Amino acid sequence: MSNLAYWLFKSEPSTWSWEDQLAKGNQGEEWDGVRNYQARNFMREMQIGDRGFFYHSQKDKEIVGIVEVIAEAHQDSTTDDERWECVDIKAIASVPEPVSLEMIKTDPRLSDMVLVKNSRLSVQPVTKAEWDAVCDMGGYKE
DNA sequence: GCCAACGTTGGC
DNA sequence: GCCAACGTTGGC
Repeated sequence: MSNLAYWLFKSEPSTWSWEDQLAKGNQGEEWDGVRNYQARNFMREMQIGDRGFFYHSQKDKEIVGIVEVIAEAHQDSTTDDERWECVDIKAIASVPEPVSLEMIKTDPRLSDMVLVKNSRLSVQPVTKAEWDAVCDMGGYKE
């Protein structure tokens, strides 16, 4: 039994938005469509109960929600290619005050966030310190 | 809409 | 196994 880890899931809202995720409720949804080895490898590391941020890329560029991993990595149902796996996640809560990329870039505590350093990676790890800082900025309490 | 950064593909 | 060409992502 290891400690829960923290992650960030990035999505372009016109493809899959936080509202879409919320609508799925506790049933959740698989995080399919990832075709990047680094992102896939992070999903393989995930365990049930891990927490994640849900980030809207492109137009909004802000962290809008909190999710939980509810199924470990399995075959991505949108392809027969066995290289691609994904986890399932469900929405836990909306972030009361969404945390924008601009705010993240401005905060010295978050200067090493992958979101800042590697903006193209769609699934990425978040440290406990970063998690706490963003939750604090967003007015989210467990 | 542009383009920098990055990942992937395929020819050699 | 290298690397040029190409495609995609996402911030601006």
